[in-house]
Amino acid sequence: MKTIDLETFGIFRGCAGPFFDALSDAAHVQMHPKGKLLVLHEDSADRFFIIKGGWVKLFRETLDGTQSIVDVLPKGQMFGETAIFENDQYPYSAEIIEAAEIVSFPLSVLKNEIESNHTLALNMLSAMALYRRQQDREIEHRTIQNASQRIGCFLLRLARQDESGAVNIHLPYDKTLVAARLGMQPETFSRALVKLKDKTGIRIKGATIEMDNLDQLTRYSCAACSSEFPCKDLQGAV
Amino acid sequence: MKTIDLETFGIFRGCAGPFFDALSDAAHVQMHPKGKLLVLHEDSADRFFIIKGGWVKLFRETLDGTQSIVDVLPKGQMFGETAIFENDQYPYSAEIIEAAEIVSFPLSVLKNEIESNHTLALNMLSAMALYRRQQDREIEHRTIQNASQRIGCFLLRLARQDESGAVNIHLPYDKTLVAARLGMQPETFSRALVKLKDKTGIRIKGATIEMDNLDQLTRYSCAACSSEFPCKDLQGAV
DNA sequence: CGAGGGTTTGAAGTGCATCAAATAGTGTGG
DNA sequence: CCACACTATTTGATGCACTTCAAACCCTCG
Repeated sequence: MKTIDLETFGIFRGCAGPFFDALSDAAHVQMHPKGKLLVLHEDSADRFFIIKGGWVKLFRETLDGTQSIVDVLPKGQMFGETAIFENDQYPYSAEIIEAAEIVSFPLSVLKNEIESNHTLALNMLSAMALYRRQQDREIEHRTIQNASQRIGCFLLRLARQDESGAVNIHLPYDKTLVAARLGMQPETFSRALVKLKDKTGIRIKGATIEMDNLDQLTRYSCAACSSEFPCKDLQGAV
Repeated sequence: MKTIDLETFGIFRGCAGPFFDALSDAAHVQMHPKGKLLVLHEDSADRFFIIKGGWVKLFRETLDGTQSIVDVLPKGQMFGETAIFENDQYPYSAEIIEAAEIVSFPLSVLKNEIESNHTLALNMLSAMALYRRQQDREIEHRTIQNASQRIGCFLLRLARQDESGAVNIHLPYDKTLVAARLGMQPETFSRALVKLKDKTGIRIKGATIEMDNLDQLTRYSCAACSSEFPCKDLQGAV
């Protein structure tokens, strides 16, 4: 049963057929409705996941219910696999935020394989290093960027220029969730986005944002960042 | 030339003699004065470091000179080794903040070894996972803890109880640097520490802080954290 | 003793959060 | 296709936490 092309995932590059077979044989594909909690923080972990469609929110929360968003993942992303280094506990909760098709695999297969498969170990090291860069940047941004700059930086990471250099961005999920992802309140997000418009001349139409080029936005947001623009788009397994 | 017992480092556990020999043969030991910049962010990386004595500050900075502290490391810690996953560039600058004895080793030896040494790769994966937990926690704390709670959490990580359960903590470096490490201004640190004293009954005498037990501090700081106290002391390679 | 850095304190400003309410947008059933 | 219910978003008013600027204090070390 081939549910998904595992070889296209960076961390499985160069792995051999038997491993893929073992994974595929134990794969479960399932549709999950919005709001479904896939895994719980500190729960005993036995499977990891790949998102075939939809969106998933990773978060933790305190006893009083305050949430801290770890990340929001689109289709094509993998999550939960790092539990094998975390004492077999998930390091976050995962909630479906848009009806999603999720494939899951046993962590045990991964755990066994990594004991002997050096290529896989090196791939995972690269993935972890990539994630680490993301986290380092995140901490830095929350320290030295203001709300508008963080939004600008978020937009820059979404931006794909067309031939003319113009950019048309559609926010991938709710503004409320973007706000939480960036560590701010929805009200702050709304106001900071207006401020960003005033500062950089971007055009806002609901969830769509346009600009003629990235110069203004880059000048505004990247001023408060230690990385040179373009900061590599740090997409990777979480 | 055996400059340091490499086997005591978690990431080298189980590695073989020839590797240690290769490292030792190429090791440099050097004393560095306070203020010395050991490595520069995004500089081409060719060596990694172990701190035999003294303290080292890891940081990045923006064009206008604003610094973001990545970490402050005591003796026994290793740094710079992750450059092998970062395109051979250091992901931060490193400055000596207290006259330090530093041993350095060629990254090339590590890089070669990791290509074939599976144990080493697995050890590094564990180290990266540990660091990752630290970073995740750091982001969460900066999102949901206030200044006093972050200080309390910092103190808890330094705390070692004696037989009676009482705790006597000596700040390991300048309050100004602790403040920067926690992402706040020195003035804020000073005021927030007073507030923490009022809230928890800790006793402050200069750089020394005492308390009869950890209960009050835990109750105050860990309320705004998704981890259960005691959060494992996440010390590890950076 | 005196210079210099670290630390504290005070006063004022800024940015973000919070609370409250209005508005816009979306999906539902009739 | 409209009215309703519900959610997302925006706007306004206010408060609090942290920053900033300035000055005093304190400690240490030559």
